[in-house]
Amino acid sequence: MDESEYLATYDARAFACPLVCVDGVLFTYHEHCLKVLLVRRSAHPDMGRWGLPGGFVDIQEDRTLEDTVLRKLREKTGVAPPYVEQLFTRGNAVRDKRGWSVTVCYTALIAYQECAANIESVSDARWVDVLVADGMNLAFDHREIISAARARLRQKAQYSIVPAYALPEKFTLPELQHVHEVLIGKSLQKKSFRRRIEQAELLEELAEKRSEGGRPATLYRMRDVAGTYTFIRNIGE
Amino acid sequence: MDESEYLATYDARAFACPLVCVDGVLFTYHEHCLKVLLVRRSAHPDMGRWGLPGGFVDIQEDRTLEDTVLRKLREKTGVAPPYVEQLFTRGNAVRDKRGWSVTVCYTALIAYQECAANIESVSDARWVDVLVADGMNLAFDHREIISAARARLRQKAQYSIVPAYALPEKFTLPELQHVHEVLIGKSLQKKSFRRRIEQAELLEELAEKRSEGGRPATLYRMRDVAGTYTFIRNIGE
DNA sequence: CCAATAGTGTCTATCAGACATTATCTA
DNA sequence: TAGATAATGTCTGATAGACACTATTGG
Repeated sequence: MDESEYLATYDARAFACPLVCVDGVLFTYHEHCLKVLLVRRSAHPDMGRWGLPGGFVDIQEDRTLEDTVLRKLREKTGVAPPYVEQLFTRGNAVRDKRGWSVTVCYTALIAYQECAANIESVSDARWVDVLVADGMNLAFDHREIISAARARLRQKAQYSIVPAYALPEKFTLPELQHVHEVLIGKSLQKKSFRRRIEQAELLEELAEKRSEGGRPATLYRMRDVAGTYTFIRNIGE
Repeated sequence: MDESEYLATYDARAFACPLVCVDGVLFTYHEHCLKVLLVRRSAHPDMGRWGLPGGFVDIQEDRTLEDTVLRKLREKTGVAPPYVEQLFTRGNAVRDKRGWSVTVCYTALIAYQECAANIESVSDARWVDVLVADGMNLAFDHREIISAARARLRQKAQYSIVPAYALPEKFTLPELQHVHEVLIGKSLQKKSFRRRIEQAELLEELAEKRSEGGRPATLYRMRDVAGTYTFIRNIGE
């Protein structure tokens, strides 16, 4: 039998295969806290519980796994987040009561304002403080997945400015520093923080300033390279 | 309908699902080169081509995805590698001619001696220099997967001593340094290399030495913590 | 003026890079 | 002794930490 014959007669359903779904851990920064997007499950299993936005791959609709996670996030937020990165994949016989299941997990970041209107208008999706989420009884293994996403993002806060994607397009350095501080879990030296960002030329200084009770802070915007830049030395250790 | 009713009547095959397989990128270090384990495909599709060890998840046999990759690697090498880490997951409609497919990829490291006998005894598995593999026409998207695994391992060589898992239990510092040099693609200062490993107390110095034409080199063994330790500053930048 | 927040100056500590020097083996 | 490889000494440079200082706003 040659390959074309083999393919013509191949039946993908002949062998039992795991269920394949995708989950998105979408973070934002709002009111000095890191928040994660949770949705209330409207179907079995774990109906009524809160969990991560996600669902099965639709092999008709989606061309890639990224398509799936973007589709799921857009359903809840109305937009595509500016930062989406694969976290890891978990697959085992027990995580889903329906049977052997695999979930490909993504970490995503977005500005709060970018989708606040969409989320406030629906009752089945909510921003939840990560500290609160950590104490909730979430669906499946979603609590562990959120923990792992936070841990990874914490690492990134030490050697990149990826967390800037959790802020609006224009932001101040003290704001960005505070996002990093919340992620890392300790306060940072503002001098060190500014110095490395300036030296790597990661941000574009804007003419505008923003006042917050004291001296107005300069607004910045990320340069194109900023999302992929990694420092050779960690901050906050 | 309550959850138990739902689960009792749930049919996992009712919805078309991607094929789920696992691929392992097993590296070793031998004769001053980084090698990757390739196997010759004995079945369609891409029959006859070389590719990564891997295959479908067996939902009867495997409890987790790690079980699957370990099973596949053991089939080819006879042993379980001391280092296995998930790399990423690729899933799309086109990578496998049989249809929408997802592959969960793992990077693994092992000492050459650990499985040389097993691999030499079979003709369908072979260690291939990564530079050679990069020029081969491999099955599926396996060439890209190997590239990504190398890139990730290269990063790890800069801030950890994970590459030590590609060596036997006992090894010398110049040996380890050379593995890092091959991965990073440039020579390193031996003083810098030794200094950071000594300071972090990652290795246990053994009484034995090994001679290689000049002054004998001290043998070392990894401490338990050494595999997870990360330096706060990169080497070789 | 004071309080608050933004931003700078400058010293120190740590650690990688560079490279000369010493140590220990074999032929 | 010469050649080879292992290991150390020591200086320099880059960059994070610490913290005092100045700058710019509102009240």
